[in-house]
Amino acid sequence: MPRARRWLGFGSVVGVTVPGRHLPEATIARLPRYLRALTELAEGDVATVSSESLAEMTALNAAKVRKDLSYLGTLGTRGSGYDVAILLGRIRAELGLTREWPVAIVGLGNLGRALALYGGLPARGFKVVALFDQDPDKWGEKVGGIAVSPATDLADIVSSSGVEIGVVATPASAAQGVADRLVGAGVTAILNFAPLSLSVPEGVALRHVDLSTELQILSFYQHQRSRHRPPVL
Amino acid sequence: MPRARRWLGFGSVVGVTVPGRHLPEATIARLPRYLRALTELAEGDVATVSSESLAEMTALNAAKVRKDLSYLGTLGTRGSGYDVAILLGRIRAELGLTREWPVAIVGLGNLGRALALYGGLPARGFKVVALFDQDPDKWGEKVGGIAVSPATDLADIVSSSGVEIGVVATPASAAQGVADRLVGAGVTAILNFAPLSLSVPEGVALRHVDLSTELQILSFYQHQRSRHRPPVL
DNA sequence: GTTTGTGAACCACTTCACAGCC
DNA sequence: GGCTGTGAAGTGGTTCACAAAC
Repeated sequence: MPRARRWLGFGSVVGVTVPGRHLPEATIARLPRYLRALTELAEGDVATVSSESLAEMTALNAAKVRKDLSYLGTLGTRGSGYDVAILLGRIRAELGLTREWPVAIVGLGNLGRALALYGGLPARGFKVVALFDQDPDKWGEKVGGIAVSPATDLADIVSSSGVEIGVVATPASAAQGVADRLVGAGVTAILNFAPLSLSVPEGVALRHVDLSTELQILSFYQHQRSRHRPPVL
Repeated sequence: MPRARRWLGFGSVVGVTVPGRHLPEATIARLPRYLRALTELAEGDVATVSSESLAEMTALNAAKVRKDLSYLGTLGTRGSGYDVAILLGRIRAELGLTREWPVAIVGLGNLGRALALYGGLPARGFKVVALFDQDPDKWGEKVGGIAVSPATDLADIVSSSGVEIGVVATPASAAQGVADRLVGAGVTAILNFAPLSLSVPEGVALRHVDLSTELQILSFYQHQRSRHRPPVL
């Protein structure tokens, strides 16, 4: 089996101040949590924060916070903690949130609609610029100010509008076809809400959010609780 | 720091055929994927399946599939594979899906509504039995056949209807209060869609789904791609 | 021949614990 | 004295590779 190696990143290319490279995936997945906490602190005009209190806000532990942040460089000050504004900027930069990302949503059922109308996206630098559905009744309808287009126009619109991130909110049966079309149109990151495992070419980033899966995991712990000892998580 | 130990489960209590205990958490989180694949196979009247093809369907690898399934007991047959029906039953049982779980959803904004109307839940044994919102305009309104109740009635309704799993779909500002009330009413598993880290007493299972977080992770990889080498995931 | 089940090796991530700096 | 940054130790999870079973 080929087993493509994941990340491979490393230090800077000649003199750019990119510090400790190869962020562990687990760390990457936590950066948004730090971001949230820091945003809150910044809004409350808190100037500095210790790893201890950041840990509390994010429900992590201080050692993990320090280790994670140390991958981004030497950002703290011993004795006093981290400067909120600096850390915020550094994490934003690391996550690529200094620019706006145009996003396309495919599938305007209840979920797709909810996503299209979700105010948290624009607030965080994601701009929904295109909506698609295969149902002719929906074409032209505006959701959150954006008109719904036929799924057949996906390739044209996506490539012309520079969308690189696609959200799949179709039923399972349509999802793989949609993913293929998104990839064909140049999308290189997909967030999948359909209840199946999509397959995408290597090089396309893929994340999967599934309500039923989450509930089933909770169900496991509930069930466990009733059988043996109280679990946690 | 106390650091409560997680799971602690072990073998059977006197002669019951509970095989290899202490499922790794990572395995638990994958059981729903196997379940999905097996359900599909069963619907197509496929009688047996190899770890290899199950791996393909779930986008995992065969070794992981076998290791995971081996925790559930000796379910396969060397030379021919796994019996779909048996495996399906075993995973359902492990996940506690042989009963129906009543679920309450708190917060009927766009997302809460979408969740309440999502057909995938009843299909998988989760029954939405109560809806709550703090907006008086919504009280009495029926969503998916269930009337929306005032959030103040939460404790009464939840405890009387036997809800053990709660879904938080409120804005961030209300979420912690809602979680506290759910826990107070006896809920021991919470699925949180609000964009903040909830804190719950030890012993309450908690999972967090956050759209913005997912997009930010994708943003990281996109950004990375533009800076260095093509990543994957 | 095919495919499972599983020790052993490997790797990623977490936590500890303390030196180093403010 | 307080708090970060980080090697080292510990833990959990994945992959390998092969003997055992059909």
